[in-house]
Amino acid sequence: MNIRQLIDSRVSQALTDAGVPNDTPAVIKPSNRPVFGDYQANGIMGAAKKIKTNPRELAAKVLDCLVLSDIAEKVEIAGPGFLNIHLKPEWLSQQLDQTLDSKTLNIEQVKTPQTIVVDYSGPNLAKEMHVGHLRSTIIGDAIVRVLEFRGHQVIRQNHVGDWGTQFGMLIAHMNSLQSSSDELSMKLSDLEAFYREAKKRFDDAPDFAEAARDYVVKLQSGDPECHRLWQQFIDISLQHCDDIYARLNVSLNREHVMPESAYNNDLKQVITDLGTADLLTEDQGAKCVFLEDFKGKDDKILPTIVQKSDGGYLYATTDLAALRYRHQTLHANRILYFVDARQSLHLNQVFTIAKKAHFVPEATQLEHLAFGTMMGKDGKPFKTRAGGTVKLIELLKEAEQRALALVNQKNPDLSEAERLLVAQKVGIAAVKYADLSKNRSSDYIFNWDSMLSFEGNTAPYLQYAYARIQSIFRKANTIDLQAALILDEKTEKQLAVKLLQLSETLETVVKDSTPNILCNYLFELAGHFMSFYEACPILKTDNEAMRNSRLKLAHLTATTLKTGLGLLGIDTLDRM
RNA sequence: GCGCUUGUAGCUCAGUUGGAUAGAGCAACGGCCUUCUAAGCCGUGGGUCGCAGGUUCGACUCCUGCCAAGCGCGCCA
Repeated sequence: MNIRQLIDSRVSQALTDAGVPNDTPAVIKPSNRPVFGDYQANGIMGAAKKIKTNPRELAAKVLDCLVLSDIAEKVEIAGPGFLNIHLKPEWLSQQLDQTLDSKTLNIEQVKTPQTIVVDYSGPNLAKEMHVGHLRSTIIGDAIVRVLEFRGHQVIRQNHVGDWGTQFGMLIAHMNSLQSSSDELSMKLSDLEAFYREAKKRFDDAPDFAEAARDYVVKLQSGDPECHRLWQQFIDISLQHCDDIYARLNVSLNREHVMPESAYNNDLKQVITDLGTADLLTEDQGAKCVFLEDFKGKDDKILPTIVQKSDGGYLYATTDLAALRYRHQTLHANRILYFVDARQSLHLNQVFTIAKKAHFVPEATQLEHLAFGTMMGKDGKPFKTRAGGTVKLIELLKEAEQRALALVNQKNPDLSEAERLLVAQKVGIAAVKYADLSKNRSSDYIFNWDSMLSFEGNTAPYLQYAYARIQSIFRKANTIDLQAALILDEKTEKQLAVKLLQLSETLETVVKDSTPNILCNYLFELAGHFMSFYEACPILKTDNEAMRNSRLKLAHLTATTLKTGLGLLGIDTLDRM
């Protein structure tokens, strides 16, 4: 059940019956102030303009045609022609009872499920994951969970970078350490250091650089020994990723890995097919696609190079092969890319070429969900003190440590084991939520103090709200979920309405791939609960019916919080 | 030069197809723990929504121009 949709269909019908053209939107929104009721219809003014009539008069006409008495206790005309809708407490109770009985919280599955390919995380396996991979990984994962919850078929694709010139250097370095394999495996436990060593040798020693280039050629020509070393490196690197995903509570695993190298055999064919589609131009020895849609300096058309003059392929070629695979083999209706905003031009070029070459049909939705860079407190890209990239694993460890210090201070009575668990859950949640709760498109400032201050719109605040409810249940012993809901107090009714708005929230999240909308909802829900909690005694009331009703509201809040946080990939705790 | 993104309170950010008095949190100030977890609640102060025009009953939102910041623009990914 989706309140906004329900009211929308009723008001739209009334608009039609009042003589307004069919396609006029009713514009239903939650009211921005309590005096304006629970929902408001804003579409009448626009409709009045369209048919050149007085908006107040049209509002009266629409109100006459409007059938809403089953869900609303009062609908009134206000201001220049708003309809303010006050929902019936009995109807709210009835809907909440249905929520309680439903596995999906009274939220219907989508009528036409899509096959949605989601491309996210995509680390470069030559190095360890660093903070630059965080946003794609957690935003993508949250959206994946929401899409699945709504009933779509989601195919995760972790397009990891496992190919390219840098692997020649790494293999050469591995090979020179072969003599003592203990040393090799030890060194590979810190991939970042391993990469630096290899890079240093590549830059400093011409012999080594020569060998590295030979290895690239060998690797590409399928040399078995070289391939074995490469595979060994890739396995270790993927293991590092798996560890991070597990620690981050991200749903990616090996099954979702579809590396760049998987497309190697198709690259030649991609070029051939681009030629057949008459899109290919040779320029200075390189094979390019020139598209009118993309112009650069002096209005000159920008090329997308798909094959270098030395015959090598580029990431545009691989991305085209991947798009084709996602259409032909995975049968995607919609493909989402959670990729850094800086790749916007590249992806737009690839999308356009793929459609022109008929690698994917026109109807397939291709979306680049761009996000900004993670900045430090100073507004510059987030780095270590020494100016290096911050390893993701180090960041997560620090989050847990900082959270532990806080738990020790806030709740020293918990056992050590429990404090460690709380620190782990809260620390990770804080990092994830700080990112998820912000608008995707802008750069975002990473600040330990604000995310772990545990005040305001943060994960710990939401987890705390949940833990508080669990504490009530421990003291209550039994809850009667059959009890009638009584929504007399203002805070009770507001909480009830909020509880029922998860559905319309998820509708928006799915449409725009914006997890911050869900964060915002959960923050408001928790806020409404806190107000209710302060205003309405639950266990302290003598009135048995009221106690049961309030316990039930608390139960519904807990369930909704847990579900919502779960969709963000954030765990709840019974105690903190 | 061209393109993309961003510009809202001292700071970090919301603001959903144009709607009523632009909202939170932090920071500041003032209240609330013998009472269900004070990681909380209630309240006060704080705004030229980058600037200037335009569209209209109505603009933070749409259009145009300008200013500022970040990023991208041929053989890395």
